[in-house]
Amino acid sequence: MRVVRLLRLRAALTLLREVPRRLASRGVPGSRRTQKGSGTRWEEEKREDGVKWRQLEHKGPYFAPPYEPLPDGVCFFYDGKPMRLSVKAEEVATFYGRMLDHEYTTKEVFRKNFFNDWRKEMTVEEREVIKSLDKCDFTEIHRYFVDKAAARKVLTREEKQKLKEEAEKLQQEFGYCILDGHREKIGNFKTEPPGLFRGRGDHPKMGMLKRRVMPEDVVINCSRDSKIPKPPAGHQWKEVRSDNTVMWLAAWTESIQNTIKYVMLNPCSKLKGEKAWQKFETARRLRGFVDEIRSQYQADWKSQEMKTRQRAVALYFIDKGEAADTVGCCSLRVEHVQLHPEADGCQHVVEFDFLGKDSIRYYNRVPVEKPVYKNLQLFMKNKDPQDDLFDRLTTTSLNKHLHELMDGLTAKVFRTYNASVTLQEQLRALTRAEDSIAAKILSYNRANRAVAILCNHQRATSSTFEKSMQNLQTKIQVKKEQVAEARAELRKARAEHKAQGDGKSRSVLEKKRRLLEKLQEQLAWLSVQATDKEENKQVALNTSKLNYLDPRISIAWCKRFRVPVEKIYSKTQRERFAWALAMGGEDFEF
DNA sequence: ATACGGACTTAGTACTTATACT
DNA sequence: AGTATAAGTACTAAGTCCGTAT
Repeated sequence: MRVVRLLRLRAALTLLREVPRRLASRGVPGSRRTQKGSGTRWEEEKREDGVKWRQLEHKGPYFAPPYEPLPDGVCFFYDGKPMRLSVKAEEVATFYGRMLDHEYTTKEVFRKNFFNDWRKEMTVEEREVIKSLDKCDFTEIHRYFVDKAAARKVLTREEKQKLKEEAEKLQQEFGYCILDGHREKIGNFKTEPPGLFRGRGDHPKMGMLKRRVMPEDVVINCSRDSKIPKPPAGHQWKEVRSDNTVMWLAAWTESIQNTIKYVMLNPCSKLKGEKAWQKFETARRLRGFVDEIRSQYQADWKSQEMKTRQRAVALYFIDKGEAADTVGCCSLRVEHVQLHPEADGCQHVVEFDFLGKDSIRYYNRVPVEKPVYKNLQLFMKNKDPQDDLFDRLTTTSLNKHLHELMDGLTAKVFRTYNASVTLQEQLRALTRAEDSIAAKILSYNRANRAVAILCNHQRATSSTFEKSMQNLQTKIQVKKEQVAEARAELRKARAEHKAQGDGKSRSVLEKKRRLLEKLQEQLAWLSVQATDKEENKQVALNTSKLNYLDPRISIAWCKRFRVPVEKIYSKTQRERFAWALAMGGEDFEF
């Protein structure tokens, strides 16, 4: 169902993309001089290559609060009998107990991993008794946490205010650092609390215990001459170092996959902003190379060398957005594609069906050029379903090739480029200057949506969707009736004025006219909302908005069409894109 | 050549806060 | 004032890509 819908939207998008592209003029790629200067924050002197800061000072991460044992009245039962657990075992039991109503706890892998790790936390005696998860009864524990959550909801205004102030105090103390003399916001200043690992898709490690992070696990990164953060009383840092070629302030190794987690700056920080800007400048630079690159890989479809052919087809997929990246593309297996000589009235159709990032399904049927089709037939010949489609291709060799085509070019750049170009084209095609603000916003969201569909950014239909749609429809109905009523009254007032011809009846007439206008406007806005909502059901806009769309495109559009930028970007989004807002640029072209 | 680890970006969902409604 | 819903933010898993070790 969802797939079919997305397919339809994709088809529509493909049509829209055929709109002839107006040749855009723009400044020197990558040049800062092309932007309007504004204030000092984005225009400080450059650091030498690879150096991220000269001064870095912070308080270290804020640690998750220690475990609070359950009150006496809350008990765990084994095989129907109450059982008092040791603190360590109890803590892990609460991780499971609070998830009891979650689907995870029905999954065999999750249960097995949890039980296995839980037993490691038990005392010898406990391990002797607790041998089967099926005999464990966590319901009291579960109820305890449900009640606790409910209690939080009904706090008085004052109590809530107090909690808010405490959070704010914490944010002020731990949530900022000093970087090269500027106070910058940190992204994640709290260590991740212990709990049960929730992998996405059918992750083999789901349910495993994610250990509590201790100061002894944490490496601190700060400048030598800064105030070195103090570890919590009675504890030590694993290490304190001063590496100004990296952006992280603290790091630790997590216990599930043995990978490093970092404390980094918030996206609104100058450093992150500069990186994002740089990213978009690289993508803009691709504009000047993309025609050449395309004709080159098309020529390579007929190369003598198998490796070159595979690379050329892979690159075509990356460019077309059928694969997000080199890794995804290079690891495409025979079982992920199906070839149809003819489908949906098109020739040479490739059907993709595979799980991408976060186990999100990518399904698409696309007509491809004949040589691509022929090549795929060749690549699939005499292979098992599990074999690599591009067996002669590695991520390293493909990326190396990309670097030769353009400095700084990677597969990711194509995504950014295609997303931003699509937004710009769509905005051009959809926006009408004479439209109301509401209609313009709908156009913007549609353009954004086109990109999100292109990038396969999906979301689960919210459980309350049907209900809230119903509510909206009811509102529209009510508004329609109000409009009808206002129209009738206007008619009456007009007749009255015609008969009387006096000032009083004229002012009544004016008032009725204004009322009708206002109601019609409200109705228009409501129906725009309804359309937007329906189209947005299973498409997530934020990922592309935050990561792939050059904000300068949106800002220029807002200025050109007199749409307040707050209608497009929320407060934090405006902070994240402060660098772009500072540049102004009504006539920015990507 | 390949594997692996480190650093940084991207991703969907869970949770919180603001706003609309009664 | 209290509640329902929408909007916005926080969280953390899962990617990419690079450099280095094997």
